[in-house]
Amino acid sequence: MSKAVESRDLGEVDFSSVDNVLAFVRARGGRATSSRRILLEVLFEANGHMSAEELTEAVQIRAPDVHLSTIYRNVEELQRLGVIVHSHLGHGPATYLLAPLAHAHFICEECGETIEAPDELFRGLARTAKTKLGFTIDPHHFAILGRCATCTR
Amino acid sequence: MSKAVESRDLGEVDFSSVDNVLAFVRARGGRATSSRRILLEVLFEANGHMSAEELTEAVQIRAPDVHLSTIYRNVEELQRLGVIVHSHLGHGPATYLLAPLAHAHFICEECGETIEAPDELFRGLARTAKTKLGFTIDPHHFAILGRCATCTR
DNA sequence: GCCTCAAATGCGAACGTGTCGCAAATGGAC
DNA sequence: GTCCATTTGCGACACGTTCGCATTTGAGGC
Repeated sequence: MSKAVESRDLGEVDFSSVDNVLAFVRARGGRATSSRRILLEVLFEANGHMSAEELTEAVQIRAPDVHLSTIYRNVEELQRLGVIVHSHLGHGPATYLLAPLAHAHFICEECGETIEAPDELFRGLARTAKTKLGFTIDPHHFAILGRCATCTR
Repeated sequence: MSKAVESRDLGEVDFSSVDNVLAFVRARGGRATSSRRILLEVLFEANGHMSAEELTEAVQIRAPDVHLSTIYRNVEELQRLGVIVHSHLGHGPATYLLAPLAHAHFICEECGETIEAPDELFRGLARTAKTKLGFTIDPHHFAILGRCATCTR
């Protein structure tokens, strides 16, 4: 069921299948528990960001006893290992995503529309922040607010 | 006590004194209550962002009965009127600031250092987001995460 | 100065998101 | 199969913020 994730290179993690990710987790001293496997399956199948609550609901379809706190602990651990990342889109809950799929966001303050932004838009800012402030930006973590084309008019 | 705020033009609000801001609030149907006056005084005197809790503590020095929820309702109203803005610096509480003083932030994920960024750093991104996506960015609302000069090494 | 009434306030309770402590269960190395 | 550290379920808690409601207060008209 899990579709493979396009293999951008991200350190040592092989994202070609859930099994490979779990092998990586095991290699780092973690365990391939069933809740972790299902969580990863859900993330591989999802075509976007999911909040902890959404993840829990999706996981509970296959394993009803998996608790919200287990989801939180698993996303924390998987983030520590670099398998997934979270980002903040507007004011709601954090949303989680497989690390190789991370990207930046523009969100319209008026209508709430979320635009996924290609990284090259940030090249210039990345360069100036680096040269002027010595700062290396990670544009993925927090969305950038503003007004979309429709709401600007 | 309140020092004047440099008068960048922001619509019709005159930021030259607390009284003038209160006059604007009254002109828009709001009331110049004492808690509102003190809140504005605190913000005029502050030399940076303040969380709702910090605002409450500062206001309570002059008016001990002002409740946290009153602060929240006042910052909400003052934001609606364009007098103040809030921004999210990292994961903690929102911080409030007089609107003409708004600026962008870079925050180091490792050491937490906050760098206030001049708007011209965002000119390029603003232009490309506009032409490529029709999106008008407001770079002030959410901080941009990354790694500061010291932590990059 | 006083009336009036909507706007604003104090207070506590509730909310949404996320974290923690603890005893029980379980993965996996041997 | 044994064993032990890791993980889990569960409820309780923490934090930042919002809400309901009865009371107070600002300010426009008299």
